[in-house]
Formats: sequence, structure tokens, C-alpha cells
Amino acid sequence: MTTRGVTIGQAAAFAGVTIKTVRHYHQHGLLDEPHRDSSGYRRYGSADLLRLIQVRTLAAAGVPLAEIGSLLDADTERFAAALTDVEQRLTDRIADLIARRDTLRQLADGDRLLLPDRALAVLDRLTELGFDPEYVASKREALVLARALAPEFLDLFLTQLEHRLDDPEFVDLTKRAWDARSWDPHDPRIDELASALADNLLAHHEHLAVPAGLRSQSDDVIRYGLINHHREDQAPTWTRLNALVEAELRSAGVPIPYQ
Amino acid sequence: MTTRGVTIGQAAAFAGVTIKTVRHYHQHGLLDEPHRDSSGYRRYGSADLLRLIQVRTLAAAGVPLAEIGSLLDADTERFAAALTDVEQRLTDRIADLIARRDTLRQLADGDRLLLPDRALAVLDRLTELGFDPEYVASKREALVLARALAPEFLDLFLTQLEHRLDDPEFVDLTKRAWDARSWDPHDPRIDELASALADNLLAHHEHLAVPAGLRSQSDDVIRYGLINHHREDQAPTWTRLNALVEAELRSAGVPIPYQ
DNA sequence: GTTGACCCTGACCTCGGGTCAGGCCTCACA
DNA sequence: TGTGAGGCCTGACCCGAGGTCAGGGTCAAC
Repeated sequence: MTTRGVTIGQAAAFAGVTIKTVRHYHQHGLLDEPHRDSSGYRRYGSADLLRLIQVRTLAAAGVPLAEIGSLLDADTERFAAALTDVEQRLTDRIADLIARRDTLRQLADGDRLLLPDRALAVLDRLTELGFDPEYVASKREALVLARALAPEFLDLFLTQLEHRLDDPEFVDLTKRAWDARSWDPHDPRIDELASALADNLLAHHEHLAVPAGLRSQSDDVIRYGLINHHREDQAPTWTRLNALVEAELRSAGVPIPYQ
Repeated sequence: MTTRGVTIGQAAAFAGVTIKTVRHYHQHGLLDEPHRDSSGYRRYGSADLLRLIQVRTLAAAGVPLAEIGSLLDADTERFAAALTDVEQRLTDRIADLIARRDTLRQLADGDRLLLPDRALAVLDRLTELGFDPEYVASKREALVLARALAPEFLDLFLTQLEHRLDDPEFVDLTKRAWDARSWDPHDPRIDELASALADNLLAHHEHLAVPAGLRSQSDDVIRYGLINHHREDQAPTWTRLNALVEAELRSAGVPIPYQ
């Protein structure tokens, strides 16, 4: 009769795990150390193997190692209860992953990043109306920001945008404002443009409908600033233009938050 | 005009992540460090926030952080390709988790651990035949081992067991062998029992059908030993009894592997 | 002027193992 | 009877995606 029991490599192969994994289970107390042969090698008997298979089965089912020990040593009732608990957690994770995959599907639709169809239609309309692709890109970013920061107002923003695009005068003014990026911040045309923009906005009530909901709390003011002044920091002239417009609106009684 | 940009806490809250997560993204180059205010605090502008939202969206979809940087900086085509790849991986993980959950469901069916219905029927039959519950438990363990170590032979093992249980003489001898655990290993009754067992096995060809498939390769011999000698190490008398039976079978020409 | 909320960096912890280093043991073949 | 390949031993460090703790600075309000 030779030495009793199989070596760690054989045990691991039988159980379908690696040697390192078996030693890991020993270190964490999931498996008792088996006896050692004369050269110090671990030797696994059938009872050891049985336990290893049970541990591996639970681990493969996603049970955290820290729970497996008490689980296997518990009585049948608690064992069953714990298993349904683990199963519930697995179900949750599956639902979570499926939700992630759905998000990803939306992302994967070309460059139509993160935006609902209605927003994409507005962006397409901008292109049709002859806006600079860079301007369209900046609007797209602003809409992505709006969706993330104030999703409950996205539809209102879009309604406002749609109204504004229906007004040829506003379209024209906006194009000129966009071109103004490269002007000197103190170019007198900026003041003219600001006045024209403010007049247009004040003349069309529906062009100004949105901010009302976003003014109440401090966080909302921050969100408003981030969305409405996106990319402004890249063009000082634009900063000044917007400030002038906002000042005129304020003096006309429109409540525009300070950034 | 106060300091431009929001603090890290606000940015994190807007994006739905923790402050630590944002700093983690900085450390790993996914997000450029924003400018700092006079007291060294990070201040995030709308472009920083936009990037953070994009990173968080991809991370939430399960894209490894190490890939997100190049993904967001890549052109649209590679971006789309990478996204479908990520989606495939997600789908695989979902399928994997569902498989785990199914395994778990099987485990959760009471104490009927890891065994198919046919095996459970055999175990129930053992109880009906009046075997000691401990004996039934050891047989259950042996079947679990057999299923894990030699699944392709489990049905053959079960067939053999069923045949043996149909033979009242064999049932009787097995019960006596089980009782023999507590005897002295050199009790003369052990020799008698071994002879009777060997005679019974030799007289009924179908009681010996199984081992044939398991003898060829060295691994199979080990598996055979582990399954057939399970729990033997806990009762030296049993070890001797089995050795005697195997010796008689060998001298009768039955090829039993040495352990 | 103090309290509490927020921010800074840096170091260590998690989980389920993988990988490497350095050395001992066993087996098969010549 | 050597010798080379491969298996085993321990211990230490590594991964991802952050969490937690320690020790301190800053800011706004009361």
C-alpha cells in the first residue's frame, strides 16, 4: 500500500480548479488542511475531495467565499434559506447587467450619443439650417449635459429650441453670435447684437419659457449655468455677449440667475 | 463673478458617482485634472463634466477603465466597433450568471445536493430497506463524488447499485459489513463476511459490471479508489474487509485495480 | 471664534485568485 | 545511477474599481 490520497494537482484537476485556488481555500478556512506525506506534500482523501467539490460548486454559483464556510457547516434549513438569498442577489446582478447592455445599445447607435430621438431631430435641423458643424457639436454637448444634469427639463429645453428655430430672425442672430467668437470682445457690434438678441427674446414669450423651473434652488442655478454657458469659456467674446443679453433681460424684469 | 466651475463633490453628485471615483478617474488618466482655485480645490467646468458623464456612462456599462480613455478619444467607427465588442462581453457574462443561478436552483432543492433524481431514488430505497442513516449518508457522498469525478459512469454505478439492492442476500451482507465497522479488524467473522461477499458478487455477474470502464488509465484507477473506498479510512476494519474481498475477486480472475 | 461640511494627499484594504521566485521532491528514462 | 522534467512547497507581490482611514487645510454660517 503506497501513500494514501491524491496530490493537490490531482485534486484540483478533479474538481476543475487550479492548485492556487485550492491553497486559497485552505488559507481562508473553507477547506481543512489534509494530512501531509513524508515529503510534506498535501494528500487528499475522498472526504477532502467531497468538500472541495462542494466549495467549488458554491463558489462557481457566485457565493462569496466568506459565506461558503458557514453555509456548508449550517443545517439544512439555514442552508436552503441562504441559497435563496444568494439566488436573489444573482437575479439582481443579472437585471443590472441587462440594463447596462441596454444603455450600451443606445450608445452604440453611431455618434448619436446619449440623446433621444427628439434631440437628434433638433440637431439635424440645425445642420439643415446651415449652422456651422462646430456649433452643432457644441449644442449636442449642451444637450448631453442637460440630459445628465436636468433630465426633467430636457423636453422643455427642446421645445424652446424648436420654437427658436422656427423664427428666421432668431436663427440669423444666432449665426451672427456664433461668428462673433473671433471678434474682439469689445467690438461695438457685440453690443448691437446683444440688444437685437434681447429684443427678439423679449418679443417672443415662448423663446424664454424654460429657465423658470430651474431657478429655485442653488443646485439648479449651477446646473443652469453649466448647461447654458457650455463652451463659453473657450470664447471670451461670447462670454461678454451673453452677459450683455442677460443684463438686458434682467432689466426688463426677466429673472435670470447669476452664475 | 465668483470662482468658475463646480467643486468635485458637486461634479460627482451630478454625475452620480463618488468623489473618490472621480479622483480615481484622474489618477488613471481618463479625466484631465481641471484647474484649481486659490485654495487648491479642483474646479470643474462644463467640458470636464461632459467628459465625466461620458466616462461614467461607459464604466457603468461595464467597459474596463483601461479601455475607456482610448475609446472616447477614438473616431466614430472604432468607437462603434468597440461598443459592440463590449456588448458581446456583457451578453456572455449575463449568460454565465444565468447558468450559475440555475446551478444554484438545483442546489437549493433541500438536501438533495448535487444529485439527479435517479440517484435520489436509490438513496431513498436504501432508507426503506432499513439501512443505517449514516450508511445512506456515506453512499450519498460517494455518489456526489462519482458524479464529480466520473460523471460518464454515474449511470452504470446506479444500475449496479439497483441490481444489488434487488438481491436480499446482498442487502443482508452489506448491512452486516456496515455493522462490522465497530469490530476488531482481526475478528475472524471479518474473513467469513469477506468470503460471503465475494461469493455473492461472483455469483451475480451484474453486481460487478461497473469497474470495467474505469480501469484503463492511471487517473481512472485513482478515481475508482476514491469513489469505492470513500469513508473507508474512518474504519480500519472496513479497510481490511474490502481488501479481503478484492483479493478473493482478483484470485477469481476479476480485474480489480490496486489502489 | 467655533462648528460642521467640504476638500486635499497618501497609504492601506477589498475579492478571487494569478504570477513570480527560490528551493525541495519524485518519476521516468538512459 | 545519474539527470532532466515536472510537481510541490512557502511567501510575496499584482490585478480592477474603487472604499476607508488618517491627518490636515478651507469655507460658510452662526
